[in-house]
Order: sequence, then structure tokens, then C-alpha cells
Amino acid sequence: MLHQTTIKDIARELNISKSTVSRVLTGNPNVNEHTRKKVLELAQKLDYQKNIFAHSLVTHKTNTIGIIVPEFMSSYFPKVIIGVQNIASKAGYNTIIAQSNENFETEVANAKVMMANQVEGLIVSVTKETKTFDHLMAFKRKEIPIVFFNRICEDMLVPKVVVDDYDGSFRAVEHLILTGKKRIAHLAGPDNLSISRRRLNGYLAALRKYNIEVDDDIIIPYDLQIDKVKPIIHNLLDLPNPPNGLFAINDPTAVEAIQVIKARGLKIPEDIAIVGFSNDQISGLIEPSLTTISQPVQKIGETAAELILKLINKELSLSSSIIKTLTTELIVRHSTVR
Amino acid sequence: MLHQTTIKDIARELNISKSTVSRVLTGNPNVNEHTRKKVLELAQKLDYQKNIFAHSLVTHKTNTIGIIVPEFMSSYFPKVIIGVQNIASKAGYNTIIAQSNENFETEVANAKVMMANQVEGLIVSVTKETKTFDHLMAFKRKEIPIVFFNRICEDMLVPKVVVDDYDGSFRAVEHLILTGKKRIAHLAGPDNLSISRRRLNGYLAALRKYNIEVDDDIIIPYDLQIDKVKPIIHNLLDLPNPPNGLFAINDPTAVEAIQVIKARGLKIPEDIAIVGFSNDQISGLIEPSLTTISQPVQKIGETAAELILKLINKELSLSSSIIKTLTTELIVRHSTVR
DNA sequence: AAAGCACTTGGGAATGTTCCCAAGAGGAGG
DNA sequence: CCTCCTCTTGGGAACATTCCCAAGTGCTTT
Repeated sequence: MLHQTTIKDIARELNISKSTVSRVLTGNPNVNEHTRKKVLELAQKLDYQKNIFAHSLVTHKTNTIGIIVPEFMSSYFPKVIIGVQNIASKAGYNTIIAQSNENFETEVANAKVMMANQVEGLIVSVTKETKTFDHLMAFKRKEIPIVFFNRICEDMLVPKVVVDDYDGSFRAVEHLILTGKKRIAHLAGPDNLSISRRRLNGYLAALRKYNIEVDDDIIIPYDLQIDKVKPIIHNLLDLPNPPNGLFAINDPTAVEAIQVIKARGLKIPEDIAIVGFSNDQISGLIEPSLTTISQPVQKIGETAAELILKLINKELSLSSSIIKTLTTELIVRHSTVR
Repeated sequence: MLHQTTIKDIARELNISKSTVSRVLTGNPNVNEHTRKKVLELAQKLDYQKNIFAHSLVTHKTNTIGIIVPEFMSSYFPKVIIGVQNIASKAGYNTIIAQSNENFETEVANAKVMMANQVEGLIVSVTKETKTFDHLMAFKRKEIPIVFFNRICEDMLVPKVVVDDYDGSFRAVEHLILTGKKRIAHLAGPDNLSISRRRLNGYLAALRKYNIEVDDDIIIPYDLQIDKVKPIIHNLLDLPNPPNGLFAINDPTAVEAIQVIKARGLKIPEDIAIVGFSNDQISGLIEPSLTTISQPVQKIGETAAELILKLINKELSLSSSIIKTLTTELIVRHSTVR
């Protein structure tokens, strides 16, 4: 690697002290207009770039926020990241992204990296395995702002961004009921994730409202591994009293279910109607198109970023337990109505 | 932010010099076994974490590689990133990811950020707008390794990772011809991207081999903006002599084309057969499923990362013009055969 | 003429590391 | 006893910044 121009180079060249150069470059007004001009010119000419390591070392500012997500493969998290970067970059912040791969140890390692990089704030959605939160508590202890989204830790007193999962699920299931389906199965997520519990509760509430008895045999706990869907669906359909409706915890799961059901020669929605959650791009494209609950994904990222910035700027208490709940929308397609 | 334990804290506590502590922590063997043990214990107890800014400042090592991609929305780039991170993290490198949003200015800004963060290597796929490469040349000038993938700059003498686009396209079009389609349209990418040109050439070569006349009216230049697909397809189908085959530059384009064609009431593949490129997840799920060329996406990321590491470790010349070409595979589905 | 002030500049400590150089202790060899 | 060598340690410069504390100049005010 070649030599980077430093403040010292500029000072030497112009025969002034590095203090003065620093003053110019940091926008300190106590500099003669003439010197200022000369410094700026030379800086430009030599393509001076501040050494962020030296800068961070002395100022303890890094202008970086971190974001940890469980995966990259669905369109959900990439969209959230776009939202975060939109807001963060406007505020002059860089983003460093880590992906835990739904693996707890990786998440812990990622958190270490974020810590080492002295991010000024951390936005995180945990893995489906995450049950302890020491690695994130460490940030609270060091007074580094944290914001959760989507997969949140309810026990930590920090701001969170979610969608109204309960309400969305309620409406999804209600929609199934109103189209005449009374025996509705649910593929539920891991129950250490509060998001799974909220969606399950919405499902239960809808059944209750319409006086439909809850049958635990058709509420299937499922670890979000897509290859588990196939046997689960087969089991459901092999029941003596198989469901005629299905509410899946998310779109990829619903999409996979549709494949399996079609392969068995059943008709959707006549034999069994299906609803997903998220409105991933794919849900409008498959056959039949998928009825689902849409959520404002990019907005989730933007909201999380705004919260982090407020925390960084002390406009909000680090222990604020504010929960921003964004609204969802039922998108009716052909997997529930012809 | 609270105080981070430093090497000095440990030294003071144990009444030894910071040099000795540093020696222990960097693995220098010239330390008495007894002192070493005490230092390590205390470091553990105080949760000592090296300050990477101070460290990078003196060593000029950052253990970071950067990656710039045009977008996050398709599954392609996220998968590449997973591949990169697999290899990089094994070698003890962190990855910083930037997304140019298909915007040239953003790409230039991203490059600046990478430079400022002193990445030890940069992996990049340029935007569809990128026609000049000064912002990347700057890395070459500073002797920072660069590797291109997918959207490469042919004029820069650096290693590159691509798939055999020419061959893949050739086989895609040949497949259409062999299923009886002789009038084959092509939605071609922006021609500043060599990837577009390579795919176009594969298309042309296949036509040539089967003595099919090239008709420029059905080779449509297209800027990869998905909403342009609809009018393009309508125009094609409104021709006095419309195509009965279509080779789209990528899967999202092909998928969109399928929607438009279905909406017009035409039969796929009878009236018009379609081939895409990439084998995105969606291509197996839509109706009809999409015949496409699959590419080893994660492998592309891994290969790029391996190259960068070799460059960093000087096992390869910075100006090596090695091009790793990975192979593709034709996946036949229902958009070309019933 | 002395004092005060605004404006501009330089010096140097501090940030948390690494690493070179020196030096002390203790033992071996002559 | 002196020299030399090994093992272990400490001191301090260097890395590129920021920022506080002088201090110098020239001007106004009394």
C-alpha cells in the first residue's frame, strides 16, 4: 500500500503547522481566509483523505452503525437494509452489515465485530435460535444504542420496531373464515421468537371470535427450515379430518406449501385455501397467487434507523421502551378466492 | 460510551509495562510464562478488546475486505456475498458491504468509503450506468487489490470472476431452436456492460450456427428496469411477424415477460417459448416454470474472495489478468417444453 | 504610552497500539 | 573475576489525528 497524504504533508508543503491545517480541515473558523484557501487547494490536489482510524481514536466517533440480520436470502432483510441505509447515509453514517446465518454463535461473533468496530448504534433482528442475550446486553452496558426489529428481545428495555403481527394474523385468519373455511391449520414459528407468538395469538383470537374450536393437532410448531414443510403438509393432509385452510407464518413457507399441495393434486383454494405473511415479491407471481399480509418492509428499516439516530443524538433515552408498530394490509389473491 | 479496558489498564494493575502486556497479547514468545498467564487472566477478567483503530493506525492492517454490489433485491448478489463471507471469515477477515443502487454516483461514494476504511481488498460488480472507472483505478494506484465479478471492467488489468455467459446464452438459444422456435427475440442488457455483450454474442452465435438470419428488430436494448419490459413485450408481439421464442438477459426480466404474455392470453411455450438466465429461486415456482441457465452463484463469491486473499498475501500479482470462468447449466422447464 | 482585544498561529499532550532498542539479572565458560 | 549469552523487562518513538494553551501581531481605546 502506498503512502496516504496526511495533514503533516500538507503542513510541511505550506510551511505552516499541522494545527492550522487541522483547523481548516475540521471547519474551525479561526483561520485566516488566505491560509484556508491554500490548505483546501493543496488538500484537493494531493487527494487528502482523513485517516478515519486516527480520527476515531481521538474523537471516539466512528460514524458507523451496525446491523445484524439472520439471513439475506429472502427479500425481507435486504429491503430492511436498504431502508436503514437510506436514512443513515443521509445523516452521514456508514452501515456495517453482518449476517448471522440463523446461527447463534455467528450472531455472537458478529456482535463482537460490531463492538470492535465501535459502532455508534446497533440494529438487530436475532436468529431463530437466540434464547440468551448477553452478547447484546453488552452493548447496553457500554451505553451503545440498540434497536430491535422483527425478531425482538422483549426483555430488553430498548426501542423496537415491529409490525402489528397480531392484527395481521387475525385478519388473515378471519379472511379464511369468511371465505367459508372453518378448519384452519397454522404453521407456527419457533416459540422463543415473540413474533411467532404474536402471530399465533392473532390466529387464536380469530378462531375464538368465530367460535371455532382450537385443535392443537393442526397447529404445527415449525423451525422455519423450508424442507420441513413438505412432511408437515403431508401429515396434515393425511389426517382423518384434514384442514381446508392454512395460515403459514411467512410467505416462503406458504409458497412451499402450495407446491406440495399442488403436487398432491388438490385444488387451491377449493380444497384448501392458503394465506402467508409478508407479501414477498414471489407471492404475486406463483400460481395460484398467494393471499398474504403485506408489511412496509423498507419503512421498518427506515424507522429503525431513525430511532438509532435519535438514541445516538440523545434525543431519546437509551432505555426507552418505545415500540413502533407499523401497520399491515391484507392482500387478497387467488390462493383464497377464485 | 463507557471506558474500554486498555493495555495500559492491565499494565498498571499488574505493575508491569505496557510493552510486556502488548507482547503477551500479540503472541510474542519473549515473555515469562508466569507473567503471560497473569496478563491473559486479567485481560479475560476485564474483557479486554483490542482497539482496532489504534491497531490499524500503527500496523496499517485492517483485516477488512470491501464488497460493492449494484443491488440487493434479486437473490443473486446476496448469495454472492454469502460466498465471500464464507471464505473471508475463515481467513479472519471482516467484510464491509455497500450497495450502489445501480447509481454511478453512489458507487463512487461507496468506493470512497471503502478507501477511507482502508479495506485491504475490494470485490466489485459495477452499476449498469458505470462507464468510467477512475474511482476504481484509484485502488490500483494505491496498490489495493481489486477483483471484479459479474459486471466487470474489461480494461482494468485485475483478476475477474465470471460465468461463461457466451456459452450459456448459446445453449439457451440453441435449446429454443431445437424445440422448433426459429424466430427468437432477445432482451439485451446495456451494452456498456460486457456481460450483456457476451450474452448477446452467444445468442448471435447460436443463430448463426443454425443459419437463422439475425433480425435487429427483435434484439431489444433494455436498461434492466423491470417496468420497461411490459411495453417492450407488447411491441414485439404487435409486430407483423412476432417472435415465437424469447431469450431474456436475466430471470427477473423473463418472469416479467411471462406475466405480460400470459395477460395477453398467449400460450407458453406453444405460442412463444421463453428462456431466462440465472436460475433465481422464483424461476422454479412460477407458472409455467422458467427454463433458464443456472450459475453457481455462491461459488462466484467464494472464488472472488479466494482471489482477493491471494492478492493480499501477494501470492498473485496485483495486475494479474486471470479470469476465472465458472460453468453454467441449462435447466429445462415448462416455459420451453410441455 | 499602556492596556486590552481580536485574529491567527504554533507547540505539544493525548488517543491506544506496536515494535525497536537498551538494560538488568542470572548463569555458563574461560 | 570477567565476558558473553539468554531471558525478561521497560522506555519511548511512531502512527494521524484533535484540541487546549500559549504567544505573537496589529489595532483600538483610554
